[in-house]
Amino acid sequence: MLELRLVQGSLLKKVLEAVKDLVTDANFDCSATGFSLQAMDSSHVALVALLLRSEGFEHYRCDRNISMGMNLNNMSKMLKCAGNDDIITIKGDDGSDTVTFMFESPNQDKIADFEMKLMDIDSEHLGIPEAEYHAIVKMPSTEFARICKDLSTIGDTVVISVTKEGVKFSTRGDIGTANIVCRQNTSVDKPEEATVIEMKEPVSLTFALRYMNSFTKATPLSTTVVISLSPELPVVVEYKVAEMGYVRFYLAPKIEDDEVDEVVEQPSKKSKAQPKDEDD
Amino acid sequence: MLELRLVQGSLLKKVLEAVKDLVTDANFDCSATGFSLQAMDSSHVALVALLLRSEGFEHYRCDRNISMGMNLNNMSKMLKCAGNDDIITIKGDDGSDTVTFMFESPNQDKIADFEMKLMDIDSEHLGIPEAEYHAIVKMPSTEFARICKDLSTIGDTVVISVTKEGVKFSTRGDIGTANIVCRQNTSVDKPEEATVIEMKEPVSLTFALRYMNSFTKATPLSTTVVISLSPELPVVVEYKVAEMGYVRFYLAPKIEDDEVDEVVEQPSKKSKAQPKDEDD
DNA sequence: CTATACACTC
DNA sequence: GAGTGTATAG
Repeated sequence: MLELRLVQGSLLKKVLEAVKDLVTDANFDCSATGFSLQAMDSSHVALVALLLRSEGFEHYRCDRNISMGMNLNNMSKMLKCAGNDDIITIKGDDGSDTVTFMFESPNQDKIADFEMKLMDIDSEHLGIPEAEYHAIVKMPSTEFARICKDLSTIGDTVVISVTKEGVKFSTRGDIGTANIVCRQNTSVDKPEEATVIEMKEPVSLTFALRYMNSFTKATPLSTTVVISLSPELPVVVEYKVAEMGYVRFYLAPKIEDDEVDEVVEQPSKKSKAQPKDEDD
Repeated sequence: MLELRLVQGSLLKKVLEAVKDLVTDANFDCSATGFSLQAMDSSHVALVALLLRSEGFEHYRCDRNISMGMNLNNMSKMLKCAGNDDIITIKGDDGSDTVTFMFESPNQDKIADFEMKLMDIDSEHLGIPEAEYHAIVKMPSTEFARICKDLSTIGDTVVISVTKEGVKFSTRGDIGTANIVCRQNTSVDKPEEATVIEMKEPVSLTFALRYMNSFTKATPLSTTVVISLSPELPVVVEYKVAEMGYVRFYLAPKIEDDEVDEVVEQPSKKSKAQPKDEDD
């Protein structure tokens, strides 16, 4: 038996908007720890990891670990039927092949329940090893989204270079080149407007902008984004989910040597990594 | 000779937005009582009835009953040329095969007149018999619109069930099922936010969501909608036009017995009905 | 947060 | 015409 009551239902709506473009089907894993998901994108290049910790729910009952395969598009359709300040409850029964989403309006006048068929999805649950990162950049999520969108009008890939002074996003395309430098800047009015760079060593890596732009669908989840970089390792783009956990996107860097044009995206290494701070 | 001056011209604009998706051509009937229209939708499934009472006009002159056939799309095009706070005057001459719409800006700085060709439309003026309804639901029009829109992402038909406790909207589709229950609720800040159920007997009827969603185009006309239901009778979905009358939509229920899948929409009964309260 | 309006796109 | 996103007002 499973019953997860989330007062701030809009968080779940935003989580689905954040991942459904990248992943079509996925298993949601429910345990005492929380509600989580891990999946590769359909072209098997990027990886999404979601965690909503049990403490973040108003009521969290999960009698035993359970994995529920869902079509994220269909799930998103149903969640769109919830109001933004509705309370969302996820219900499941152990034997059942369905999951129920219940939406309660704040004043309790409207109660909706949506039942969705589950699906069998075989997912290799990938272990994501811990890793030390050469550089960790925290910046406003809207700024990062704007940069990725702007650069993708010029080129297909972005080179992210971090030095003590700042982080540089560069691209090159038919019509020209672009470089956007964000200086470290902690003296801002609000902490969420700060750009903070934690750097052990300079690092410069190349990524496909197409995926970066998918990742920025998570922008509404958090005012800030944390980007963790190390040579040879997949970048981690993390959006915190308020008081509950995170959505993390992993993407392997492109092999940059010898000016290889348009390498087909591929996970250049099997190694996956995880930002050092477990959360928050 | 015909001259109808409507100070709140935006009402006429909204009326046309409300019905033009459903009905392409229709006769407007003008009499001492008011300005009215009655027409089946193009697929002959739903019926629209409009009444704007003469008392609602600042000036109302109609020497003798007249029926003017108009293409609602063209009429809507012309009305879109009126400002939202323009005064609209409808003018016609007995012999003429045109109608003139005059738009006056509030400060009288701008006066426009649009002349539109009339058309010959043979319409059986359907008598709509009075009827007693088992249940009459009044609810916020935006909420009803939201429910119809949400449910149509899941299924094609909606089952509307009324009990003393509330009204339930249900659907079923490939990806799952949905039920939305709105409780009777009169203790709200504003009367237009109330959900009020007048019920003689419980009732449960099935309708095509496609038409319901067309009906909700009338939402801007009124903050509330009144839904009148009886077994075997067409549902009446009514939007009041402030101080003037109403737009009513009639739709026959689908035959629900034996789990008939996807019955082609058809007026299951010739009987049409009319909500008990003549207006207000 | 909702609603409205407007612009833009398909 | 419908939907999307944005902006802004309540």
